[in-house]
Amino acid sequence: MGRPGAYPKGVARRREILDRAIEVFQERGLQGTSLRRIAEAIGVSHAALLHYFASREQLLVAVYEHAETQRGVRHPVPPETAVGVMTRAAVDNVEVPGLVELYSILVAGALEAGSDYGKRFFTARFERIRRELTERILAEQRAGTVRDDVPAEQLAALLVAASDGLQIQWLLEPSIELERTLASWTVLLRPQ
Amino acid sequence: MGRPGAYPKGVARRREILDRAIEVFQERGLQGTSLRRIAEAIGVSHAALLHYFASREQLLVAVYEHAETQRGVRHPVPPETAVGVMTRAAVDNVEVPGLVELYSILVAGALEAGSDYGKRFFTARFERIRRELTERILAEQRAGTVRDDVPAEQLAALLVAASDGLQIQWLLEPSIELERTLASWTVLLRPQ
DNA sequence: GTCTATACGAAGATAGAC
DNA sequence: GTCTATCTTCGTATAGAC
Repeated sequence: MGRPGAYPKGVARRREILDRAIEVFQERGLQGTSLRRIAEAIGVSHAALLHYFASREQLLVAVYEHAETQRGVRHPVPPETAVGVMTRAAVDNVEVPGLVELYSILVAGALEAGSDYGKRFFTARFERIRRELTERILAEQRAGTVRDDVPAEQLAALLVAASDGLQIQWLLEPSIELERTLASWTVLLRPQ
Repeated sequence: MGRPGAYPKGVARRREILDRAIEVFQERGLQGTSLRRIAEAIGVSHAALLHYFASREQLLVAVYEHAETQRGVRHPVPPETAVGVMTRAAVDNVEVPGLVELYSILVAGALEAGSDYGKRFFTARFERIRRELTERILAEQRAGTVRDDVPAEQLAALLVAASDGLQIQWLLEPSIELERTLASWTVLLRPQ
């Protein structure tokens, strides 16, 4: 099908675009990360980028994925409680400059009509994260360390939602104590 | 200071701009709501809009405020629990087409450097909502209907965050049952 | 105070040549 | 695979009429 990425040179180019895009993004912010600026940093025309990414949105999603993957490599997830996993991820997120902004913009864009790619990506991402968290919570409920009078699926959705929402609140008002507030979930989930 | 809105015509114009903007927004989505399209719907030049709103962002924030105020008029908030207030607001939100998209885009934009107006607006808004919710929770804690082993301020922040985050998840995956999931907070907040 | 006309610069996207 | 050239649209700014 001739999709870029299947051949060595295409793979390298694609990676270079992402690397440069991340640099531009961290130097000039999201609004300064236009196709033209990224292309300029590489030394090609902006139209060339669209050979590897169908749109700016897809490129930015790839940037987000790339940044997230790299972080996952640095901090492999040890066996931990659901609350611990979520809290750690949230704290890690807000420590990467611009990451929450990027995530928020992309998610918001995914809600809009016409954003097929972003919608698919984040729908799948939310589903995966909720599923993983649900598994952890189920195990903890069976072990008796988490209350079981609320379905694990609902707790998972609430944990993800609270984490996303609180990162935003924290960016606007750092006095809210992100980590401590999320850690309160441990108390809320204590068995009856 | 010559701020528009002090004279009858200006007040009416300002309101008309907001009304038309909402219409355009609901018909064509957020991306289709450019200054030029709104102006076209009214029959003025797009530069005229900037006489009443300093930027597109400020206009959209005003649109959001307007929509939110109108909804508040239709559904006055009766004395209710914190969880009830939050759940009702969330359900109301997702029922207005495009409202969560608009809110999400504006909040995400407020996180970006250079967004002074949006940053101020949403910082103040979050603070106000957290404060009102904290008051409600404190009263319920004193009444013994809500657990008091987690500070009311933290519970308020978590409720707001979970509500915001879950509205987004619901838009992407309506099977998660927004209302029922948020209602689970009642169980989580039950006194020990 | 209200508004039109106009211009600027930047953006995403596309077409077609090489 | 990459380019140049171009299209269209956008937000914003300014000058000036009424």
